Amino acid sequence: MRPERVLESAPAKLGQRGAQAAAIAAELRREIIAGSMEPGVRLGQEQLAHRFGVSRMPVREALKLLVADGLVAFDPNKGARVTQISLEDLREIYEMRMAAESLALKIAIPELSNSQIDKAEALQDQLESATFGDFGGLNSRFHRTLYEPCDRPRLLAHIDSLSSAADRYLCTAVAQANHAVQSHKEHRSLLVACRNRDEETAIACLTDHIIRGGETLGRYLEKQQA
Amino acid sequence: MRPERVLESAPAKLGQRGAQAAAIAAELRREIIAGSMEPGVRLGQEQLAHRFGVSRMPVREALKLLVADGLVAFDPNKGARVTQISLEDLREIYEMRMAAESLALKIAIPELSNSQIDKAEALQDQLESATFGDFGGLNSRFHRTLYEPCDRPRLLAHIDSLSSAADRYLCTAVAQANHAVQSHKEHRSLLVACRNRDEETAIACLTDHIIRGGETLGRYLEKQQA
DNA sequence: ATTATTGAGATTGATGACAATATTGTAATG
DNA sequence: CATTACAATATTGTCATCAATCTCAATAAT
Repeated sequence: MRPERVLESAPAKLGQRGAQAAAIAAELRREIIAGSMEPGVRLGQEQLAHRFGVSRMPVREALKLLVADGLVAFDPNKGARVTQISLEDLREIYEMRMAAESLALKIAIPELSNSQIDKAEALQDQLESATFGDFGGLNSRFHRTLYEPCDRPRLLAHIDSLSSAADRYLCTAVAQANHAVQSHKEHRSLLVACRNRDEETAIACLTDHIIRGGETLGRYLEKQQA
Repeated sequence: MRPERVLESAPAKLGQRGAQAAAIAAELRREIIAGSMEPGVRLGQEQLAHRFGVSRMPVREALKLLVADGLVAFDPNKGARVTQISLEDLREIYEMRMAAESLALKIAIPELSNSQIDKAEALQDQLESATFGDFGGLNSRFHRTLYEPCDRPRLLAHIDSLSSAADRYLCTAVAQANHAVQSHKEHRSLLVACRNRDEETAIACLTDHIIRGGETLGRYLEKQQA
């Protein structure tokens, strides 16, 4: 048995008591999304426990959280693996995002305050000068800022989960400069529609934005797999 | 400390190894949905472990599963409680169901085989002569049968989760005979539209059905809370 | 040569014990 | 009498260990 990476790349010493599982899940999620944990990789509990310097229990709980996000698959008595990515899965995620996010935006727009739109715009500014690694997170936060006023906790949690799933695909393709440029344009249009409180246009923008993103990623993935 | 119900009301001896958590979750879900576990009730791990005759670990995993379904809320270091029910939550569930289920049906209809429609019709037959306790489960299965051909695992899992959440409200109101009668009519209309592979009509039926259901339940809950 | 079997090793699922945190009841003080 | 500080209790989070299951290679049989 070789030494492994014996210790924690964990950023902030794994939080307090009761937050270890969440911290481990966050770190693993980051790595899976970033692609450093490739699909199909086996996630041994003992191995992860050793790496993070904790027992197997918090690791198990962390894995459960990732299963809920669809980033990890779990066969009873057989262990956990990073889920495969596929065109079908990508398509499904984007279909669901479209349904969930257009619903959230529709409800949120009448409640949206100017300061919240400002906040979204500031995030978009950051996004346009961000590096690969930060793109996914900032992008999610941009969208979430616009949806938050809808005051629907279940729906927002669902959207977050889909965002995590989508980020896996996004990160592999965001290197394509044109994808980012196109995305930025669409975000700006969406912001304008929100400022006007123009529900119809805003939802049309969002729908197009998500469709287009899904298609771009799909093409990229297809090319990469071939 | 009083003896509690020392042992398992569990139906099928709690399955084999690795299925205990799922079995416990299923039993708790049943009780929460049926209303015998009232909202706000504290779910002590030790207590549940004692009651089911197992250790606390499978109980913890079961609680996690219920959290994912939104039936249980979990504060770190403070424990689990049955989530409150509310008009806002009911509304949110039905909004999400509408978005998710109309998407699933839209994709499924072109793939729907006659035998699958027959299966759904058979379930509807059962549903019309079912008792309160079976209503929720059969109702979910009826809907799921129509969606299954869409071949979208994430989406179907999401719909299942929403169904569980909706059943909590459904069970309190299904006693109203007129709700069931109305629901049956709508199911029949939906089946006709599916047989014709008439996507537009089918989705309109489904949307109306879900909206109407949500409104009926909302009125009932409002009345009951007052 | 191919397939079935079986046994060792590895890994997961579950248990009971310990440490940290929250809750509650009591007493002291204004 | 109300309020706050503190101690006792209860409950959760984690750990270390045991038991059951799976993997996989080596062996034997057809």
